Amino acid sequence: MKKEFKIRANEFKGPINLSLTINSGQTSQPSWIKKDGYFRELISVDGKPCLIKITQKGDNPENPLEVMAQSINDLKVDAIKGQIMEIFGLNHDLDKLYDFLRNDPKLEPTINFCKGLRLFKAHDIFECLISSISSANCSILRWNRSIRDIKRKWGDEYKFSREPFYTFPSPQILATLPEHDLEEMQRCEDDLPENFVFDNNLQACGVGYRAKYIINASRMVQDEINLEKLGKMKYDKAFNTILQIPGVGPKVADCILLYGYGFGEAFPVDLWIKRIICKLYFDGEDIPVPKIRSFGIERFGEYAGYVQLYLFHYARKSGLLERLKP
DNA sequence: TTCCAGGTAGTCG
DNA sequence: CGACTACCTGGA
Repeated sequence: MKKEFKIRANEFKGPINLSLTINSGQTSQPSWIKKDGYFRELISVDGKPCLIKITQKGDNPENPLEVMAQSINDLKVDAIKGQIMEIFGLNHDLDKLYDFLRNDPKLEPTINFCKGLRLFKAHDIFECLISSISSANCSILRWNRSIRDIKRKWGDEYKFSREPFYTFPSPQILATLPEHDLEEMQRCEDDLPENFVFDNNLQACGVGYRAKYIINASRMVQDEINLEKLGKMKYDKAFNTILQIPGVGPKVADCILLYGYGFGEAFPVDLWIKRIICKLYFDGEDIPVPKIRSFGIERFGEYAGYVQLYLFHYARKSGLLERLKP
């Protein structure tokens, strides 16, 4: 099945800048690969794998999104479109957000730097959980590579043209993986060649000490925490529930709630957001991270997630981030 | 070579 | 509670 369609400006509220949204380094999903002018990713529509190619021509954030979809199943255009609206935050009313930002002199300048930047939602909640855990890592490049490796080694392969795409493996699969080389070796009873390379384990994907977290988190998702139910909880309850998962602290929890479930009131505070908030709102005073989080949640309310996204991108582009380096 | 970043979990008082 | 450090990996 192949479908092509457009999503026009009258179908979303306010501007969208597709490449900015995809490339703004929002955590919880490796960025979509651009090839032949189209961003590509294998997503799931009604539980069925579907390859999406999406582009926005020109640099006007009112321009329509052009979509090509391919699947071995017969999927309805409406279902695919609905999923894309969800992933790219097209249901968010950005004009209303900008009214909110204009009311705060510290936030007003972010608008021009971020026109059309939207929250980019994860397309798979379990993948979001695991990649958020591995994103507690110093380099986006590194955890991106880890997630890619995990998908290639243990996900299901789908080929629509020459290059293959992979789903993210299930909790059942990840829960039983060997943590590192040694464990993989110990599980092998057969005689292996002298120079056999043990790379069928989690640590071989470069996740470091997070391998243990990933395995235990997968076990927990299998038999203790229902990821579906989390999205239906109130934000506070969901936050406290998800904190019980190994490898999930306050920052990672907020990333999952924001990017995985779309809780706009989540305010993930990493080192950089902390520095930015201290500089803008506390005259450079060193405020502990938990205080920054409650400050953000109280002050920015339902827009906290967007404020975090806009502040970070603004700081990066305006040179503020560079000046905040210790 | 050694050092360091990044958030979480663990330990200590 | 707050302050501290170990954890891994790869880049400086």
